[in-house]
Amino acid sequence: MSVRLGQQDWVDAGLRTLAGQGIDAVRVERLAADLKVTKGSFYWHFTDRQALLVAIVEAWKERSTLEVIRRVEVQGGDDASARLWALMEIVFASDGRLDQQVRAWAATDTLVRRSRDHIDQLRLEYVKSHFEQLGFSDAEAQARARFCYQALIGQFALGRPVLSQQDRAELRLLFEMLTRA
Amino acid sequence: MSVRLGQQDWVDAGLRTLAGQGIDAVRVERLAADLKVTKGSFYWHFTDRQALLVAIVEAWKERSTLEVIRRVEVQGGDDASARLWALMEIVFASDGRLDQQVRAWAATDTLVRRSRDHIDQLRLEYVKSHFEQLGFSDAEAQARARFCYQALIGQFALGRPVLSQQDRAELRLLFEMLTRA
DNA sequence: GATAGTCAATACGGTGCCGTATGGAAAGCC
DNA sequence: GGCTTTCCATACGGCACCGTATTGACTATC
Repeated sequence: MSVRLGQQDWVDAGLRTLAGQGIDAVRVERLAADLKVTKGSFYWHFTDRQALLVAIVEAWKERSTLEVIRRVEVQGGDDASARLWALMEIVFASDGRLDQQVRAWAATDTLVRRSRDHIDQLRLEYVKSHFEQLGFSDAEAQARARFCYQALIGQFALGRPVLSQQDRAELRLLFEMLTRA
Repeated sequence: MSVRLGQQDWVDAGLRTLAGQGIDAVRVERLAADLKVTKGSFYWHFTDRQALLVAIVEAWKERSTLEVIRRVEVQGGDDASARLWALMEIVFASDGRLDQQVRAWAATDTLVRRSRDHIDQLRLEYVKSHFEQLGFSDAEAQARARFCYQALIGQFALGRPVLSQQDRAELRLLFEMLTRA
């Protein structure tokens, strides 16, 4: 709770609101109320609301993917199979609300749509690389990566918050189905 | 283009806007402009905006699932395998924008969240029944149905409009993976 | 301690939307 | 033809939000 705010504080607040209530709830005066200031502060840090929205998308791009990949590279094991399992365990247990709201937002904003497409491409390539290392052909790896990724995004959209014990067992089944020749 | 409007016309217009731009774009005065009338008409058919929103969720519940099941029962073949493939071909080629926006909406509306959960349960049971008929155990059928369903919802969220030829090939791969013991 | 730079509060006009009140037009009924 | 019912137009007050202008307060620098 520092006394003065920076751009980052507004972006963080925006990301929180976006994740919980969608992009339309991201309003200058509401964020100001959340941050216990007035919008006089906001218009010091940003030219207008649109500038904040752009910064929010950029922040999502930065954080949504790179951080996960970094964690997997550290936490994951040696072989591709272990790393893929580590990846699935991490992402399927993560909070997908921000991701979901960004996707809903993309329906009305071409800039967001482009960012989403770009991020999806990145993530898919990353997942696909694991299947390729497991010996699958390009087409097979592509298909399996897509199903794996779609199942993840689908889980986000279903609104299941966390992984229960049963969910973990089902996830293991999914992993085995995907990695079986 | 009948001269007079009924509740259904407003609900249809609402569903269109919801699918394309999200629930927040579903505003009384905008729909009135779309329908070439004034909101004087709206408040004849509905007590307030909330009443329209409730009607929209109900319409989604009605149409989103029952119609598909009906089509599959007619169009699908005799055995469970053929019917499952028919189901997948139909739903993976369908427009998922409405479904996606309903899910985003569910984040801020408990009524919508309950409806979504209910529909998801219904659909999952329906898919699961096919895997059970294919001889899978309860747990196996549950897991495979969920994976299949999540992959569908995930595809909706990815914003892919239609099935390309390559997509169809990948979908066939998914089907075979899911139905293989 | 004066000065410049940084951040926030206040006040304002403008816009889009909600819901209401009221009047009017068209269609069905007697 | 009157009368009622159904549907729509118009006009209004209120609210939430946007962006601007202006002033105030705090911090750093010299």
